[in-house]
Amino acid sequence: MSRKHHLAELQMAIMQVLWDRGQATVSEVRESLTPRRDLAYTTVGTMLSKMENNGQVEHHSTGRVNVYRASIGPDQVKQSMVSDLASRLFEGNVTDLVCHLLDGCDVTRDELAELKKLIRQKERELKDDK
Amino acid sequence: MSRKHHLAELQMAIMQVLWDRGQATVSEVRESLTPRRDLAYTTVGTMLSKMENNGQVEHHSTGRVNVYRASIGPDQVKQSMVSDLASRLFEGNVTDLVCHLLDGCDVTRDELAELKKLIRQKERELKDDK
DNA sequence: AGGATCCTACTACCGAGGTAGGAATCGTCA
DNA sequence: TGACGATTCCTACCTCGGTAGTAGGATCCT
Repeated sequence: MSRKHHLAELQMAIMQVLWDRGQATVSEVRESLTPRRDLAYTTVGTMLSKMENNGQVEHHSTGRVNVYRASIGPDQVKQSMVSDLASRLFEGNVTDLVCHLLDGCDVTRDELAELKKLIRQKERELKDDK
Repeated sequence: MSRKHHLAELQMAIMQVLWDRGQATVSEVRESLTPRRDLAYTTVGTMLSKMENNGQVEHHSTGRVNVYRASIGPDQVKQSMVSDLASRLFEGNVTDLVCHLLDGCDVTRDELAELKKLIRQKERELKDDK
């Protein structure tokens, strides 16, 4: 399992729309994308059907209109992309990744606090599993 | 600056070799890649010169032989790829990313401890900058 | 009914990553 | 000197993301 759910730029944007709305027609997707991206109607349509080929989305026809929805969840994708990056860049070493993350982005005090909470929680989980 | 230092699969592997050895000829790169990848000599050469076009590596000729070395550092690349992913997947929210990271990979107690230390250190830095 | 609209399906094209073959070149060794 | 092996350079090809045009069917407006 755990296929290579790798999504490129535009594909990611489209999935986001689909996840947000549950389902959408081509024009709805297109609307949601503008004005960040000003794409031709056909561009979105084409991308969607390519993505259907890849198993990332699926559609059913309502009357004349194709309604698309995501066939994989956001967590699935995010998780696989993150751990993919982790293994590609840091041989799976999580700490290293976070280290670069903290240096690269501007982290706020709040986020740090959030992180600490997360770690504590994870520690508890580890103890429980044992 | 800080351009999109995005590296694909093979490119990453090649860079890794270059970073490890400082510099290398085409055949040295090729050797280091096998047996994980069994590539033709020319494949590596082609990739290298494409990468030179992208400004990722540079070469100088010693006698007949081209010696390549990376023109960007590992930290530069890693940092830009990580923060790129963060912004693409989580609108820059670091906590979210780490959250998925912890769920997706198997984290050890040691790594968690390491993480906590990292965060504490980062907190200190934030205070100092202020 | 006739035109304007909307939509899908099909086709095309570009650039980049990835892969490799062939030709030309040069150093070396028998 | 001539064959051999290592190397570079050029070209080609495939796949995929991204972008869009065209054709033709359905729908709607008046």
